[in-house]
Amino acid sequence: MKFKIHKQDPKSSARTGTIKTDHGEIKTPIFMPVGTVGSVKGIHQRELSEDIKAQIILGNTYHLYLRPGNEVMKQAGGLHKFMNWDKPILTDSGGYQVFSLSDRRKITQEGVEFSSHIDGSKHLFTPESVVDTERIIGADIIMALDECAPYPADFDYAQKSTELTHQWLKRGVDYFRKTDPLYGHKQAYFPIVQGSTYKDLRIKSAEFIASMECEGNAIGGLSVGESHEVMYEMLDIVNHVLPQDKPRYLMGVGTPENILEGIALGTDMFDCVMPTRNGRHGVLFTWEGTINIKNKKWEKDFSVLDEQGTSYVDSYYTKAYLRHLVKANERLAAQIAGIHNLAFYLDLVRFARTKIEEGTFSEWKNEVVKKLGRRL
RNA sequence: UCCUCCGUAGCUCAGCUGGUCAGAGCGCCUGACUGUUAAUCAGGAUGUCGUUGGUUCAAAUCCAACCGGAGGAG
Repeated sequence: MKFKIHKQDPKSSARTGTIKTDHGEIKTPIFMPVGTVGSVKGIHQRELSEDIKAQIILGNTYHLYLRPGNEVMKQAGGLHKFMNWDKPILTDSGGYQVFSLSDRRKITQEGVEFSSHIDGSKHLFTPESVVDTERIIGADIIMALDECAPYPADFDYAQKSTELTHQWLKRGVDYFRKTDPLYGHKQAYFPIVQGSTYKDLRIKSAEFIASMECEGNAIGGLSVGESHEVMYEMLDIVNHVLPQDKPRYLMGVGTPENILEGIALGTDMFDCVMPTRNGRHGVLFTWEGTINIKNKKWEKDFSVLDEQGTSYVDSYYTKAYLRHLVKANERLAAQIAGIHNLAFYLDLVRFARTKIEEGTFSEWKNEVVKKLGRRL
């Protein structure tokens, strides 16, 4: 993997760049659709590629390890072949599941013991075993096992948790460097900054993560309940410590506004379930603000879905029709809304790149953010 | 003509040994959702309990008549 910065915004930390992988280039800043179990929910790979123009998508190690499991994944020749997606893939390690499935796991120095949410069976994830599984899945970028601490976390807990994540990271990096990819393409290993909402911890963590000299770095443990102000503050602090010449990935974020602010603070990569999940639940993101298509006000609105939208669904379907589909609980609703929202997110970062290249990002961002937060 | 059963929220119904009995599910309206245990979750509105009388301190609940519906017997 290679990262090259093209242009730095004069008034913010925003920058454009290119990540080169063996499965093609990624233009940054980028948003990465989430495809947890080898599928971006409700979206065909063809739509993902042709309509949404996704450059890279996510998979999840915990979920793919449990199902279909490493045997199937290995025989399939890795996730790219299995799901027939030949562009880049990034896999999360299961660190988020340490947080979201906290009642089903036990953390030790060694790793995390999970009881499967599918059949209750017990499994041990260690920094090393996660690398093994991620080798088998074969993503271009693979994440280190971390603990995503809950919010709020008291200082003592946050400190111990961050230290544990660092110890795991050391082991994970060592193991990663001793092992080889399985399918002939290179893989990059990204460590993850933790530290909860404590500045000192965040700085120490970012310094430790930077010292590992990996090809890219991630910021985790944010957008777990803290205010946006705190999130931006932590992100700003961390991004000033993490190396300039490597991509920075803010995990799990966020709203369109979060992403633009994150870009302004020097972040290059984002992922979030929001466009797909909220889409399934009837929420559409647009340049003018957010639409809850279930609202009665759209019942007889036969205008197109989104006049400023660039995906084919935006002009192909009407608001009244999508409202009907959502209310009737039709699968097609999730597909249409998912395509629209993901295409919007990819448009959002594409515009951001253009504005950075033109040197007008900051002004543009401040104007756009005002509208993005509105409720239509 | 007679007999039986039924009439409670928009829908399907629970409550009917009289006193937190005005309820549920669905629908409707609204909100939440940030490295997906989530086509999920949460909240809200709505009723002259068929009608009219009666018994009682108190009736959706007991009695009578009537109206409407279903079934049965002739």
